[in-house]
Amino acid sequence: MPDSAIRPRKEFGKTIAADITHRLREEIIACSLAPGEPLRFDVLRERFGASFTTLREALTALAAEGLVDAQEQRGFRVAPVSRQDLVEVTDARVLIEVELIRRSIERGDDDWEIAVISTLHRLKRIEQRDPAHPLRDPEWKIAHRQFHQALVSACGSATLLAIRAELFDRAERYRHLSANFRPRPRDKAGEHQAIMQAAISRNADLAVQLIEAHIRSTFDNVATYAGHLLDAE
Amino acid sequence: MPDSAIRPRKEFGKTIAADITHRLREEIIACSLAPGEPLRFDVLRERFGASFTTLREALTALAAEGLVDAQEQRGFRVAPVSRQDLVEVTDARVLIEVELIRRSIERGDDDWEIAVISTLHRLKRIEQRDPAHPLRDPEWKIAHRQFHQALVSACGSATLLAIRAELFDRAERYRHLSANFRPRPRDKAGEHQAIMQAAISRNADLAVQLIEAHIRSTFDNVATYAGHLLDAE
DNA sequence: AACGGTATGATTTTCGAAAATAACGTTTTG
DNA sequence: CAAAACGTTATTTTCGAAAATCATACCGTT
Repeated sequence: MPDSAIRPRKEFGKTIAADITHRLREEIIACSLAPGEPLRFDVLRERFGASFTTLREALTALAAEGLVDAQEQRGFRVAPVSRQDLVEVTDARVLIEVELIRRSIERGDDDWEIAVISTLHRLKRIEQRDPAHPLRDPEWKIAHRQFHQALVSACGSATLLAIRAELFDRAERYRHLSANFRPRPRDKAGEHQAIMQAAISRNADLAVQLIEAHIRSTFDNVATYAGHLLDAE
Repeated sequence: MPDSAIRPRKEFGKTIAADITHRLREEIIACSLAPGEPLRFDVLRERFGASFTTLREALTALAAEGLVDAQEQRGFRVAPVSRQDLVEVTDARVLIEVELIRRSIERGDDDWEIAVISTLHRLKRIEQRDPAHPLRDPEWKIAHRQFHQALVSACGSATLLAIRAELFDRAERYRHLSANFRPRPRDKAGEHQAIMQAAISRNADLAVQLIEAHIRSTFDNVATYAGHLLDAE
């Protein structure tokens, strides 16, 4: 089909605004738009090829997610980072993710087990291929996200899953922040494997303990290697 | 003399979009915009006196809060209600509010105690004045919200407070839904008093137990008196 | 009558101009 | 000289027209 040769400006069935929201979110999480950076319409218009109002809609949506900071009558900027915010995000993630893991282990069926195992498998494959800088690899990022998503997917609450997803995004931005300064990525492969095994064997207490350690070690990592960025602002 | 000469169209320093967002949120929570009702731009334009794009921005923000349902290319509608959604909201509220009460009791200082006591006092005053239909009284609603807000305000996490506030709004919509069918409002005054006393005396376990019962009794109430509305859609 | 395609009207979505507001540098005043 | 008042520029915010998309009714064919 030669349709794909003429690349459509946006995905079928989606609005431009939703598309821009998605692209902006990615760039903010990846820190290619730096924390605190002002988001001026002239610049965004150039970069994303959309009009004022469409951009405005996207920025408003991201403001509700906590990735953008809306200053009324004075425009938007990328949400700033801070030690306090990192503490809060870590803390909230532990509270919610721990609960969702418990529920998923309680309620997960065969499909859930298959999803957990297969997403981990894909993640490990990608890590074997290029173990150097996982966060630079978009495929690794997607696979990593999908593994953690799969773990909690059987919890039964779309509401809590949506909240969890927002917190995950905010945390991922901090991971990117520290990735540029970290000498070598810590060994997450072993942690992921252990979490998977605990989950599949329905050992809720162990899984919860491992997940909490996993999340908190991200905090330690960021605080160690990007601490200077957190207090500077 | 036209109103516009005296009353400004919007609060000072706020954008029209933010103002419309606020007004729309109120109407959705109060169910004066019914759950599931389509939100057509022509109608909204008439009702709120704003243009397409300004309304669009407001609706996008509310969609992120879970009060509006965005159907791409097919407009917006008030988020539908369902038994499942009510269960999830109740459940998530218990999880988060319980934790925040604990933290507030742990960390709350004199100002926190004063805020809890004074917001409860105002709430009781309003209830004495008109004990008939509290949910119909905007002042009661504000006072009620502020009391519950005060209880958790010392938790130390703006992130979790924002999540809590969204869940509170979504729950309040269900309260309004059942209020029209409930013969007499249950006695909340006693419950609030007991929660306050437990909090101020730093009895975390008791406060947590009372808050959970308080939240869950809202669920029971809605399920009893508005159950027919939840399954109809 | 059932089905598929097409024209028509209704509705949403996007755009760039225009209005409103803030930011900044300059002048004026105490 | 500091600080207020003004004017100018930069930027955001709002608007309504125009384009894109969806829903529906109509028509011809099988």
